[in-house]
Amino acid sequence: METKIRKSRNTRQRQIILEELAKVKTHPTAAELYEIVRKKIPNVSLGTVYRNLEFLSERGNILKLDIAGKQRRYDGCISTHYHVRCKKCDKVADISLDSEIQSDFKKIEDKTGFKIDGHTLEFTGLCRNCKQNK
Amino acid sequence: METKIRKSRNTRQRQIILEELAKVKTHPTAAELYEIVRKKIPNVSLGTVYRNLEFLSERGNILKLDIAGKQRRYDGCISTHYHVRCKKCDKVADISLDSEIQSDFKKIEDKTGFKIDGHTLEFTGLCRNCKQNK
DNA sequence: GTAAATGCAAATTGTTTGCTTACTG
DNA sequence: CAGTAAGCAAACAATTTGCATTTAC
Repeated sequence: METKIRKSRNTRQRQIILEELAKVKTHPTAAELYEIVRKKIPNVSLGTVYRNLEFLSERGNILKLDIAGKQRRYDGCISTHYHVRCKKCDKVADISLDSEIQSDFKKIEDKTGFKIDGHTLEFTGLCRNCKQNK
Repeated sequence: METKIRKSRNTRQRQIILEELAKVKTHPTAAELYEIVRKKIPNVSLGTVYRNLEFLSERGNILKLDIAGKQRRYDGCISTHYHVRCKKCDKVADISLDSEIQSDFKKIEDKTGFKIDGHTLEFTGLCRNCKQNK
């Protein structure tokens, strides 16, 4: 039941990955972030990017977005917010929404027997660009 | 702008895939459904299952659940409802919830410029079983 | 008869892992 | 210096695709 204590090190790679993810407003895939990080550390490896994204999300520093179908995306902003995803170009944008969803937790726990600890809400549609070219 | 008209055929495979998916209350992955369908059509191929699930979801007969991270799941029930997913065993259950989310569509369209056509809401946590063995 | 759909296998894509070397604390 | 993390490449897993054959209409 005890939390595993892990001695972690602050490597240049880890720092830059976190930094760069925080900078971008988009929600990059591992490969996209890899390209960004490569500009600072040319010989960084994709594996390192994956490993650090996993590490950082476990640690709660970033968010792993398992919502979009094809590829996983990552979000440097960890406060509660929701997403809109374009079905055509797959881009993801943030939205804030003061909804009553939080208060439904208890209701759902009672109904389902689950211990609820989070939720994701995703709207889908076509973004400004894609709805024109459609 | 015209809808592409597609001549489709009612193959035994397609029928059974649709039927069996409608029967199960779970939200099977392609591989799981493949095993189920194999009981009726022993030499069906996994590729056919994938192709038909794609076809049927494009046609609106079933739902493709792109919500869970690891593997895609499919849902035979297409009326609006939401999901709870266990983070440990990855099982997905339905919940009904009369929420105000629908009414937020317009608001989001205005704010984001997206043309919204759907949404998914997923709660995550531990199911009855997993929360004990944890 | 024709073209849509199947079965099979190979190809792709995204992600993880094993292992040796490098570097943080 | 101890052991975490990097780099690289190979392995894996899920899904897609190419092609010859079958089958629905």
